[in-house]
Amino acid sequence: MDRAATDVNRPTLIKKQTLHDQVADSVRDLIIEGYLEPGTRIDETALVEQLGVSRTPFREALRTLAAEGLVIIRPSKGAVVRKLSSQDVLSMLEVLAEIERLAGKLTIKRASQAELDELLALHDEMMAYYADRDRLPYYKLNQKFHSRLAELSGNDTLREVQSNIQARLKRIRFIGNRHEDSWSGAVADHEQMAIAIREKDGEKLGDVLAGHLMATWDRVKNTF
Amino acid sequence: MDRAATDVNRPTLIKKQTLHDQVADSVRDLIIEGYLEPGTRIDETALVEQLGVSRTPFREALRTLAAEGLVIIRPSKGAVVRKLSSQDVLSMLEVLAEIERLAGKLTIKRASQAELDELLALHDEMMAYYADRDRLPYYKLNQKFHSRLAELSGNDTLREVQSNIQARLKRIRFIGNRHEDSWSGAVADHEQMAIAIREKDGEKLGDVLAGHLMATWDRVKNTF
DNA sequence: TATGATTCTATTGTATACAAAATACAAGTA
DNA sequence: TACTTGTATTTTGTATACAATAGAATCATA
Repeated sequence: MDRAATDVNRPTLIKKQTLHDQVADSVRDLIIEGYLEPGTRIDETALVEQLGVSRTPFREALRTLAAEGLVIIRPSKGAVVRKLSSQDVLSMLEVLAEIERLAGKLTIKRASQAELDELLALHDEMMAYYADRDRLPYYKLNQKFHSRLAELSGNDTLREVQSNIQARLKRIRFIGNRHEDSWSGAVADHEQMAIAIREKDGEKLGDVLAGHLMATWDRVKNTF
Repeated sequence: MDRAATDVNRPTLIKKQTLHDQVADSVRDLIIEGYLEPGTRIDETALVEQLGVSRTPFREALRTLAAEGLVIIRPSKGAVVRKLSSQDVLSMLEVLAEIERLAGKLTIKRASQAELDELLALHDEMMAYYADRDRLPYYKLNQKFHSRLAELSGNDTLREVQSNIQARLKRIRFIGNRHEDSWSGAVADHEQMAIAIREKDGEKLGDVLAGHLMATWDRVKNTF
C-alpha cells in the first residue's frame, strides 16, 4: 500500500525494484486504467506471457492486489478483477469522506504556510484547466490535490487508507465528472476549499471535503 | 484484508482454504500474538520448515501480510516484522477514532433493535468480567464489541479498514490496559457507549468511541 | 433429446531447482 | 589496528516441473 512513498524516498538512479513489485504496478495500472474490466477473469498464462515473467512473481503480485482490494482470488478458480457494487462505492465514499474531513482538519493544524500555499497553487492550476474545460489535466491535478492534502496531514495511516480507497474508486470518479453541470458543482466545492485554506479554517475545510465526496455519490449513483 | 468475513460466510466443514491463506493466517497470528517480535527478521527457511510448507505459498503469504502492513519486505534482504513508532500508533489511533465515530453514527441509524441488544449484551458480559478483574476475556470481548459495531454499521469498507488497523494495533492495545486505573477509565467509556446505544444517540456514541480511542493514546504513548 | 456419468483438457496450486544477490569471513595491505 | 579486497556461504529471487482440481467435452443410457 505504501509503495508510492518508499519509491520516492529512494534515489531515482538506483531503482531497486523486485520483479513482483513491477508486476503489481503494471497490473494495478491495467486495472485502474480500465484495460482489465471489472468482473473479467485474469488470465494468468496470457498476462504472464505478455509481461514476460514467470508465474511465480506474477502470482505474488496478485496476492498484493488482492490484499489491496483490487482483485478477488477464488481458490482453484482463478482471480477476477473486483467489480464494485453500488453498495461498495457508497461504503467507500462514506469512509473517504470522513478520512478527508480529518485530513482537512489536520492539515490546517499541522502544515506550514509554504505547504498551504502549495495546495493553493495546485488549486489555481486546476481552475485554469477548468476555464479551458480541459478535462484530463484537471482530473489529474484533482487527484494530486487530494493526495497532497492527505500527505500534509502528517498522518501516514490516513495517507495510506486514502490512497488505497482512491485507487479502488479511480475509474468511477472519472465517470462522475463527465457531465458539465456536475463538474461545475465540483469546481464550486473546490473554491470553497481554497477559501477555507486561506482562512486556515480546518473545520470548514473538513466539512467541504466531506460534502464534496458525498456529492460524488449523487453524481455516480445512477450509473449502476 | 477481508479475510474475517469470507471465512465466516463459508460453512465451517468445507474449509476450502488454499495453503498460502492458511500460512498467512498462521504467520499473522504469530505476529499479533507476539511470538514474532517487531523488528525481527522473518527467517524464511526456518518458518517454512516449522510450518511444513514450501517456500512458494509462504512467500505469497508474506506479500499479503506486507500489503496489510504487518511486515516490511526489503528487496533482497528479507522481510521483517513491522515495528511501530509512536508516530505510527498515533496516526492509526487518529484514523481509527474517526472510523469508529462513523461506525457509531451509522450503526445507530441502520441497525435493528435486536442488533443493538446484541451489542448491549456484549457490553454486559464485558462488565461482568471487569467486576472479576478477569482481563483476558474482557479484552477479547472488547475486541468483539468494536468489531461487531463496525459490522453493524452496514459499511463494508469501514469494517475492513477497522479490522486492519485493529490487527496492527492489537499487541499495543493490550499493553494499554495493563494498569488498573486506565482500565477503569476504559470501562467508564464503555458505560457511556451503552447509554448512548440505549438512547439511540448516534452522535453521542460516535463521540464516546472517538474519545475512547484517543484516550488509548494517552495510555500507551509513554511506553515508547 | 435430455440427462448423467466419465474421461479429457486446461488451469491452478505447490514444490523444487537454479540464478542472483547480499552478507560474513578471511587474508592481505597500509 | 584499521581498512580494503576478494572469496565462500547463506539467503533471496525467479523459473520450471509436477500434482491436484475444476470445467469442458464425450459418450452412454433412458
